Amino acid sequence: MIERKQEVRLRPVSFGGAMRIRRSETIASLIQRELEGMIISGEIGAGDHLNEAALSERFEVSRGPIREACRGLERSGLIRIVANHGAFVREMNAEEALELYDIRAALFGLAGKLLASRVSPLEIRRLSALVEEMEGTVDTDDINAFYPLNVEFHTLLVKGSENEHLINLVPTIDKQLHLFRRRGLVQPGKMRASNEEHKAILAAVSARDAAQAGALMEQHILAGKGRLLARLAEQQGAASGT
Amino acid sequence: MIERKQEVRLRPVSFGGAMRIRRSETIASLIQRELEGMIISGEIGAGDHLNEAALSERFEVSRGPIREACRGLERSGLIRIVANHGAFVREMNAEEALELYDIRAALFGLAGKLLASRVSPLEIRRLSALVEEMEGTVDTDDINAFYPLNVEFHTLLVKGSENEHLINLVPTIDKQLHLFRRRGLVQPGKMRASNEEHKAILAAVSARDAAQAGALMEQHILAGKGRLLARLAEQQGAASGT
DNA sequence: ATATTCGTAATTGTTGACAGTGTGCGGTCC
DNA sequence: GGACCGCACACTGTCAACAATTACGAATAT
Repeated sequence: MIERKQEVRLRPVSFGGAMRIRRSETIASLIQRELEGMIISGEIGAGDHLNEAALSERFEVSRGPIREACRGLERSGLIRIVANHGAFVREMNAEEALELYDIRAALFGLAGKLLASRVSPLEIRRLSALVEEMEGTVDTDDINAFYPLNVEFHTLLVKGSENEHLINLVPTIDKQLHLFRRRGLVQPGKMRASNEEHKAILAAVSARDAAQAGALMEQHILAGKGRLLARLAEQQGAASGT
Repeated sequence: MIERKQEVRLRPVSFGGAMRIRRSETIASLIQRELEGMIISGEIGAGDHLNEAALSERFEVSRGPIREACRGLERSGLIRIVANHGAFVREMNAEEALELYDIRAALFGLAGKLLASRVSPLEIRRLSALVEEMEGTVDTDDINAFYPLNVEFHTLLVKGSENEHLINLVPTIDKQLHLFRRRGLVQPGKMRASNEEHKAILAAVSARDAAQAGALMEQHILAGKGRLLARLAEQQGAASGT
């Protein structure tokens, strides 16, 4: 009997082994994060069916934690669960993505208002530094450097709102948008225009002009929606033209 | 052994029995809705611990479905789950409620813009009818009649946006706000003012003035936030004065 | 040949038992 | 008397087996 216990200790490490170390996190939550990464990265494609038994075997855990992880993933909007049919990676069409852009714009507008009304000198300095860094990447047309800075800038803007619910909600929307397009829609040619908008936002925030900051941030996101629309029209035109 | 199987068949009906009839819905989802009702109605109070074993016994199901229902409830923001400690009905303080009001206002602003840009004559008629009905309840100062009409009016405004994500998101926020205050914050004396705002919104929507409709709907919610703030200040004043 | 039905396989839903974690109480040592 | 240690209890986390549902394909009838 004791030997059997040792067998358990020696069983293939994977997730079961990780749990021996830190019990503060549950296996289900670890798997949830793992699956989330696989979905965001595209390793599991849109519409794919998540087979509980297969995942259970892959992660070397029973189906219980898998099921709980899926329920959590449904919360993020990354999968949808149909009774007696299981979990499917959500398919995001253009229409849905445009809807999410509208919501994202409204939330960023709110973030802008809140941020401008309570921004600290430190935050202004950090935002300024990011805008300057981005300006450098614009000059060298280095979109791979621009992208993470852009994400950090936006994250900082939302965090600065100090509205915890907003800070939680925005990434949820963002993850869902990632389902539609892998990478951001910042095209090489649009980097300069984008950073000009950043400068305007920074100016309004620094001036503590809540209304202006909110309006600019909303427009900034809607500009992204516009670029998506343009791309879609372009693709459709190219498709029907061929 | 066979007898034991029969025992299972003959066990008290409850949820297990309901499932025999309609298998389209899972036990977990039924329990989730049941628990949601208990939380919203206040039968389970804020901060209360949801004991899995106790619930399992009460609903006469095993702990599996209970756990899944809880994971779903966490999604609605009605409970929070702490590893190795279980599920607790979320405690909503004033600060959090005010945060949610801001988000609700931003989302209603978006709803207003979208609604005004695509409203149909039928929708205008239905909204008008509601405003008129509410006017009647204002005259008789009948808040119990006013309340459901007010809810329906707001629901219709959001549905009219035709943004599915928005239509799903707003009730989630609303449920969380219910955790803070059982009933809406419409006070008897404020019914008339509230319906005046409804009239202005209706006018802007009818005129298909998106910007105006958005601004008015945002203000309408923020007015509710203002009333909450006033009440809180009042209570605090009364408390410190005593 | 096509549509329908039945049976089997695959998959999800549910269960009860077991393992691990956190808490509180009683005993012991200083 | 007070602080610390350990043990027992209650609870959540995980597992493997069983039940129910759905999907697929072959066989049959039209």
